[in-house]
This record gives sequence, structure tokens and C-alpha cells, in this order.
Amino acid sequence: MAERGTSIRARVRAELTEEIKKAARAQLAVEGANLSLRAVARELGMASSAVYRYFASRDELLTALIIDAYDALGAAAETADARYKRRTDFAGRWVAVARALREWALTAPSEYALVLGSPVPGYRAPRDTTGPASRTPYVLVGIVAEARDAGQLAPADGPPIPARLRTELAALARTVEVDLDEPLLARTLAAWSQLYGAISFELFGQLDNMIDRRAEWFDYQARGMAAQIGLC
Amino acid sequence: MAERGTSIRARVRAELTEEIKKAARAQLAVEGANLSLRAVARELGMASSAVYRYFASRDELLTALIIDAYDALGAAAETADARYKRRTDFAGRWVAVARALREWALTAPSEYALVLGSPVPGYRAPRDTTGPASRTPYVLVGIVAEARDAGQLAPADGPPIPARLRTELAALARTVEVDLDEPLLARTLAAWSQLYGAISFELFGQLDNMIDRRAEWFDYQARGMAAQIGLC
DNA sequence: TCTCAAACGAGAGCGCTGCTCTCTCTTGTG
DNA sequence: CACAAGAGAGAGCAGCGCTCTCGTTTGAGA
Repeated sequence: MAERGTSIRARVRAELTEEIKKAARAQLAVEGANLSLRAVARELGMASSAVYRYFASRDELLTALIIDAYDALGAAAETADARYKRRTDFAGRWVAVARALREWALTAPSEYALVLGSPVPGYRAPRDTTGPASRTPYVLVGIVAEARDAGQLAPADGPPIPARLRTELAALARTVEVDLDEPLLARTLAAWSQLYGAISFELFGQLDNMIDRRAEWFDYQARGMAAQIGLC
Repeated sequence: MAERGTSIRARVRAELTEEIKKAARAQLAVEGANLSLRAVARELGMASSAVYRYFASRDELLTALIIDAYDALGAAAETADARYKRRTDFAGRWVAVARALREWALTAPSEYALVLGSPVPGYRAPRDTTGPASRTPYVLVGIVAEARDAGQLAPADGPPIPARLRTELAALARTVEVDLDEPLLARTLAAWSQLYGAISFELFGQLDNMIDRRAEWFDYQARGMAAQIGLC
């Protein structure tokens, strides 16, 4: 008998799949990037071979975790922006989203490392991840585009952009359907890269023995990014 | 018989140690972060247990590689700055050093990932690395300090710095013996973090399907950092 | 309602890993 | 010249990812 379009078996299967991922995430949190499929199976009280009914390989499990992490990261960015009240305070929105991303990274460092750290084994997951991966930059770009539409954008400055890079930026804007001109897109992209750098720098221990007031330091940088883009 | 203060045995030992590291680096380059001590031993035609005469554990081998990588990275920065002719073109020097760091990272991606990527197994190497690790930022800070001394620094701007962060920056400047005032140190530190972000962003695949003209894109960002610091 | 193929779980096993221990041979120094 | 320290090899342990085989469960079609 079908229930809600899916059989009971399928439902149980989905639940166990989720439970495996949950246990894997838990182990990842304490063990670092070295995820042991056998340990996950042990945790769940099942034979290691049984896990292979749900994930064809350890890498496939990791891929699933990566996709989930991308989704969680994107969701964090979206809700942070949505919850920000003063919609025309674009710099404030940028900082709020940046903070949310950092905080998500701090609560789930190994998952952040999974998606944005060094590629794990030989190479990374296939490009099933492109969808969820684009949620975060989409939020960032959205803030900038809205600011531009509201006329709240400081006049463009920044280094000159070589002609060929400019055409590539234009092509990029077209393919991802982003309505920003080349200099603005360049500044936004650079700010995104900078944001990623600031979070990774802290998370991967480069700030150790240098700065303890990390939240304040991060805010300083996030405000710098907003200023660099031209958000007011 | 002692030779140059070290016995022959010690010399041979040092050579073999170096050879092990070399083989490990080679394997790391093709295999990613998963370094197999047994494979290294196999490559060298020796029993895996013999390697333990030279490195107490796989982690210790990795630590040695990390220290070497930090040193190589620092050396790349230093020579790039030293070779730059127009000493008062501080923005040019910054960009030259940034380029050198990126190029080193591109030629040895796994070694870069080792030192600046996500911490590998459970946690990272001990703090034997602090010395070599500081060579790169020292070069960057040096350029800024020289520019300031030459009066080639644009007037400070940037986000406000909270008082407590400011005192911590002052303390940091004191402990690492850097002669930069708080706002300038903050801008330099932020630029360093940004530089790290730009390199990692490219190296870890975040630029894939977005920008192909990577050298030009990197230059654009490097120039932006110099401008943000105030280098002329 | 019964049947049977598909789904599932467990266990054994393969080759790999890091690491330890023991045994033998070499080496350089007192 | 003796002998302890250094060095290499090999066996072995527990763990890993993954495969295969063998019973059991289950749910959909006859």
C-alpha cells in the first residue's frame, strides 16, 4: 500500500538514511575530517556492510553531508537577511548575513571545512552541489543589487579591470542571471572571497595567538567589505 | 670520527630523512591529503617499520612537511619582495609578494592545503610551526611599515575599531614587535586575511565555473588590498 | 489471500592502513 | 677491540573501505 505516494518501506529507508547522516555528522564533529563508516555503523548498532545499502561508498556519504551543509549554510544566510528589519540598511544586512555565516561555521566547524576547506581525499564531490552552493552568494548579490536599485550605492571605485576579465565578468553575470555591471560584480565577488577568507582564517587557526576578540575583529572586517562594495 | 661536528651516521640519517620527506611530498602531490606512510616506504624500497626510525608517527612526518611548507612559503614571499626593483613602489611590492604566494600555492597545492587548509586529522601540528609561519606576514607588514616611513601611505580610513579590539591590536603589535598603529595594523591584518582568502578560494575550487582568467582576477584583488591598506 | 522477487541485515573475508615488537646486522666510539 | 647504540626487516595487531554470500523480512501483484 502506498502512503503519501511513498511506501512504508521508502519512509523507513529515508528515516534510516537521515539517521546515518546524523551519526556521521556527530562523528565528524569530534573526529575531524576522518569519517569512519564502520564507526558510524557501530554507533547505530548495525553491521558496516548494511550501511552500504544506503550509501554506495564513504565518499557518497560525504557528498550527501556536503550537500546538506551547503544547504544549511545557504539557509543561514537567507534567514539572517530575511530577519533583518531595516531593509534599506544594506550595509547592516551585509554584516548580518556575514555574521550568520560565521556563526554557522563556528557551530559546525567540520561541516564548514567539508564544503569550504581543502578538498578531502583525492578530489571533491561531483557537481550535484552547485545548486545548494549558490544559495549563499545569491543572498549576497541580492543585497548589493537591491542597494543599487535603491540608489544607496557609493560611486564605483577600485582597481581597473582588464578588458578580458571584464568580458568574462559580463558573461558570468549573464549565465548566473545576476543584474550587476562588471565593476560592481567584481567588487561583490571580491567581498565574498574576503568573507570566506575571514571565516576560514579564524576557523582554521590562523588567528590563534593573535586576536582573541574574534567577533569584534570579524565585524570590523565585515564592515570593511560593505564599505568596499559601496554599501551605505 | 666526527666530521663537521656531526658523525657520518648523522649525515646519512639526515639525508635519508630528507629523502623520506621528498617521497612523502611527491605522494602528497598525487594523492591529496591522504599520506600513506607505507606507500612512502614502498617507494623508497624499505620496510614500513624502518620509517619509524626517522619519524615517530605519520603525524610527525606531516608536521615536518608542514614546517617545510611554511618555510617555503615564507621564502617565496621574501625573495619576491627582495627581487622587486622599485623599492618605493609599495603597492607594486605588495602585489608582487601576493603573486608569489599564489604561484607557490598553485605549484604545490597539497602543501598549501596542509598549512593553510582545514586542519587534517583530529588536530594540527604543535606550535613548532610558529617560527616559519610568521615569515610571510612579516614580509607583508614590512612593506606597509616602509611605506608609512616613506610617507607613501594614504590617510587612514576604514571602519571604526572598538576600544577593546584596539587595545588588543596594540598588545599584538607589541608582542610581535611590529611598529604599526592600531588602524594600520588592522588594515594590514585584514588584507592578509583577504589574500589568504583569495588564494584559498581559487585553490579549493570555489572559482570553478565562475572565472577562468584567474591570474587577472587575482591581480585585481591584490591591487584592491593594496589600495585598502593605503599603499601608493 | 498467497507468492515470490526485491529489499535488507549480518557475517566473513580481502587488501590496505598505522603502529609495535622482536630479531638480526651494522656501525662507530670508548 | 668490544659492545652498546643505531638501523633495517618481518610478523603481527587492530582498524579501515568495500565486496560477496547467505538467510530473513516485506510488500505488491496474481
